[in-house]
Amino acid sequence: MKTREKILLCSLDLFNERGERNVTTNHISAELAISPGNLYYHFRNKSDIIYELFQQYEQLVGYYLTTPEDRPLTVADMRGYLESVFDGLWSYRFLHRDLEHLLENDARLRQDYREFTGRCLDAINRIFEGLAEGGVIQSQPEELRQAMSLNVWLVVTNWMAFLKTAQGNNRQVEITKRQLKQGIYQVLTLEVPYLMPAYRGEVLALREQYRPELPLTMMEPAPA
Amino acid sequence: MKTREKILLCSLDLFNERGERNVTTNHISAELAISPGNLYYHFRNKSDIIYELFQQYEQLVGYYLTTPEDRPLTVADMRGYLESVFDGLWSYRFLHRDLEHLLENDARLRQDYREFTGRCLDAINRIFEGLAEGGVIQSQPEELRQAMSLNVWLVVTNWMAFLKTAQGNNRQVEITKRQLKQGIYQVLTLEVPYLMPAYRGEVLALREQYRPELPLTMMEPAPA
DNA sequence: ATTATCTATAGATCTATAGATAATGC
DNA sequence: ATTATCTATAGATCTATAGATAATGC
Repeated sequence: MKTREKILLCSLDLFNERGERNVTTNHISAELAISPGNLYYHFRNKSDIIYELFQQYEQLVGYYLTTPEDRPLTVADMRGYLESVFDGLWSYRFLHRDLEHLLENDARLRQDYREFTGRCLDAINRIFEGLAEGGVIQSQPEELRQAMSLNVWLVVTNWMAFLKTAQGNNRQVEITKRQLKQGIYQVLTLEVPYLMPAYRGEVLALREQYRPELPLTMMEPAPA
Repeated sequence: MKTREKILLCSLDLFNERGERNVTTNHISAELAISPGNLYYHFRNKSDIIYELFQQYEQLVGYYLTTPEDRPLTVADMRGYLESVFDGLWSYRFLHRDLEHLLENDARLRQDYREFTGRCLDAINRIFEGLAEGGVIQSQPEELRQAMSLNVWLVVTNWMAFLKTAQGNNRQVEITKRQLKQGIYQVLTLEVPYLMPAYRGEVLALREQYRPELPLTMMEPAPA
């Protein structure tokens, strides 16, 4: 593998594990056992590495969120969207963590991310339309549907942050991919009141599969 | 005013305006025109300043979220909760921005924030119960209500971050308090399907007052 | 006497580059 | 010849403290 590729992979790993803020170019080169100078030969700076990782993420999620033009959507489709989007979120989870700071320092990223958000919201909107056509959920007025899509986006993109902060005392508690996917439970909660009778049972059963194991007991004060 | 108080106020201002990450103890002392040594005489480090600001925030929100024991809740109560919570969020908006990093580096804060989240979720839950008793929204099974409360929490605490990232190209665009309160529109969107006919019109009218002016056009690519 | 403040600085990073050297591709 | 890599380092911060000095409260 080319050094350039290695730098990207290693950076992604370190960013995801420790957070972008806690990973310097020194850490990356040390982890790869190359010199800092070598890293700077391949990338102008840390921002450039991040920007390239973002582009990968953007492409991945864009691919996941394409909707078929020729047919309505099924419950299985919906599940597929949720599973794959949370997979993508997991793989690039560092991005949504220090996002504000990243955007602050990179105009390209700021612009691209804004457009990315717009495309994702449109896609969520189309998915709701498709599910309504497929008889899974009630059809809603455009205005309400857009506000719902935005709520879905907020829940999806911030579930990880919630888990981290609500997690136990231990600093080193790693969130698992399985826990991340419990966000699907929360997203489906948003749909519950709109489910059509014919599919209500099926979707509720699907939702149950993602129910968090330790619901709100994790909020209790630590044992003395 | 005592220097200690000044340090807290000035830190809060700078953190809110520039983000905690971009504000060092040097910046704070420079802004106050005191020596760094003096700042360290009053606070052991930056974490201690942040912790004290968090405690103020915790107390403020705790006060806002108390529920009356002796009567059900009205639409006016609900509006009051939303307005005051978003006010608090505004005053200490830096906290939810770099939260993960703050928690990572301060065990006290980590523990306190976890319990704070638990209390807030309980309060939201009680508010939903109160509104159901008051005939404003349908009563829901405990499980659904808890999941709904968590979604409310996610929308409330992350609306600010969304605004920042979705905001225009300019790095210096400051979010206004008014825009922050458009988050109320999103929270009320969560309640729409559960509204009882008797209050449906009233709540929908309330919601309209918070509708964002520039809905999704802000997502469009920048003009060429 | 105690409390508050300042000056000066050590020590720890981090970023990013210059310049030398090694490896590779014609 | 070009591409890749390393060594060494300048310059910029930031944190946190030691030690001196000033201000205040009995």
